[in-house]
Amino acid sequence: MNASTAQTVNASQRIAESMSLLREALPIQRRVVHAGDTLYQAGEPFTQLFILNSGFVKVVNLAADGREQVVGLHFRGDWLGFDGIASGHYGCDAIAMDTGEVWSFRYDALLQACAQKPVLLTLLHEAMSREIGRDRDSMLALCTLPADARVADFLRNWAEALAERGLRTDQITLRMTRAEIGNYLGMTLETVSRALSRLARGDVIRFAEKGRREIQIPRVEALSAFIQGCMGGGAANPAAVH
Amino acid sequence: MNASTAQTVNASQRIAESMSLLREALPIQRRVVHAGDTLYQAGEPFTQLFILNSGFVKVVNLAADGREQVVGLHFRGDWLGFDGIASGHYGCDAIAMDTGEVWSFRYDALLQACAQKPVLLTLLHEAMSREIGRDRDSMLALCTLPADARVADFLRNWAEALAERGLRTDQITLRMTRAEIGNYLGMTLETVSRALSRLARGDVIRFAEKGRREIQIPRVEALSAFIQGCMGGGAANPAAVH
DNA sequence: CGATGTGTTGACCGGGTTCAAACAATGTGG
DNA sequence: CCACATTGTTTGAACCCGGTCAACACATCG
Repeated sequence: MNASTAQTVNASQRIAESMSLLREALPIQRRVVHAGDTLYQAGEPFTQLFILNSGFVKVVNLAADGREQVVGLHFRGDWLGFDGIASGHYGCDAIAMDTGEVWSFRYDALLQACAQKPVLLTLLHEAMSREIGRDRDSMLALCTLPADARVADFLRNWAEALAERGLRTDQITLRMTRAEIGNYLGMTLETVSRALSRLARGDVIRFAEKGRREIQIPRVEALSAFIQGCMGGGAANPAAVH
Repeated sequence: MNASTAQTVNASQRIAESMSLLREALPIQRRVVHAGDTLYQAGEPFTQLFILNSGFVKVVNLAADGREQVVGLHFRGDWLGFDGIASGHYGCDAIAMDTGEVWSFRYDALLQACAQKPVLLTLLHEAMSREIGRDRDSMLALCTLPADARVADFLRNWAEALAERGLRTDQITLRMTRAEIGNYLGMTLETVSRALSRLARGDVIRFAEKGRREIQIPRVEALSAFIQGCMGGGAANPAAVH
């Protein structure tokens, strides 16, 4: 077992242990959600934090003038609702993209439980810290990668998220439309479609026989190589064989 | 006194009270930094959190392949170092852009102090929450605003940051080069320069007599109007008189 | 079946990058 | 003090990536 696999196992175990810790320490409300359901909405008074036990959720930030932007994608083990702590109101909409189970609990109850079990506080802080780090990585990608590389980076992050949770990474089912992916990545749906086509043409990804939402990733490293090839390098070949 | 001013005073007081609370509850290390000094670097073991007592700091995220990106700008009262909590290592470089005083303290010491004074924990969580909210607003701006509007938004945010700290907002001194601003906003230095020129041509901003780093903002609302004018509207006039 | 939502691909255009030149501000050493 | 180098800023001109508009392909579903 290599280091990467070991880390994968650790991440998966970390999530499982975090969730059982929470379950034991707190009164937790469970809710089954389906695609389109909202966990919370911008402007609602903040009282609860959320953790995904299963499923897949997008977080949408909405500007006063109507501009809206998918600013986060979340999977099993991810916390949601942090943005409400400071202002007392949630700052974004959280919308389920698939059937799943959401756990929620009162923030004040969590703080009380943390006084008894300091490890809970560690979990909370680590989750917030990871969120900050992810957001910064998103900004880096948005600002420094061309469109094709951004799509490749998106797929790689998705595959890594699955890997961390012990799921197979060679086949992923995008539960987002091209338009949603484009919004998340700061480009149009046409550009997403073209980027995916180019990735497929270079055999970095493959489309499953049925439907264009299922994507096979034979080698995740190929995605990284493609990203490098998109940039200054010029050496590597970003599927440039027309 | 209008609501906006009241909120401004509250924010300024909040910062001052936060800092005295911390100073009383914790052994705090103070350090005077000058432009170019690093508070911490990516990869260093995480032990401390930082708060700016004065000065101005940028946070730079560095990718493995060399891409780098300014992902945060911080002023008095802002916390730094959150990204190190989860992984045990700082994820970015924090670099002073101006002379200032940085307070730092051990994270474990803070947690111990939080057990005695729960209000400290509230401060910590609010700071992390605000950071997450700011990052998401940055993503929204990066993805949905054209270059000129992004520059205007940048100036507006800067002015608001000053206002929150009780400083005058009609004149700001950018301590960043056009290249640094461009990196932060995901555009080239030439585009930043042109955007500022257009803003000045539309009298939304004015350059101080000496040097192009000092910018006067007669009316902050004009920046918001300019941003609106840049977008779909077409109604409002984004300084379009050639 | 048509209707609707989604995805792909082409042609064209425009905002922003790239390349280049000139200018401004600030130092540095003779 | 001036000559000169260095760094930052502005502006122009050409190019190109990605957006826009449009047409078509496909799937699902009533």
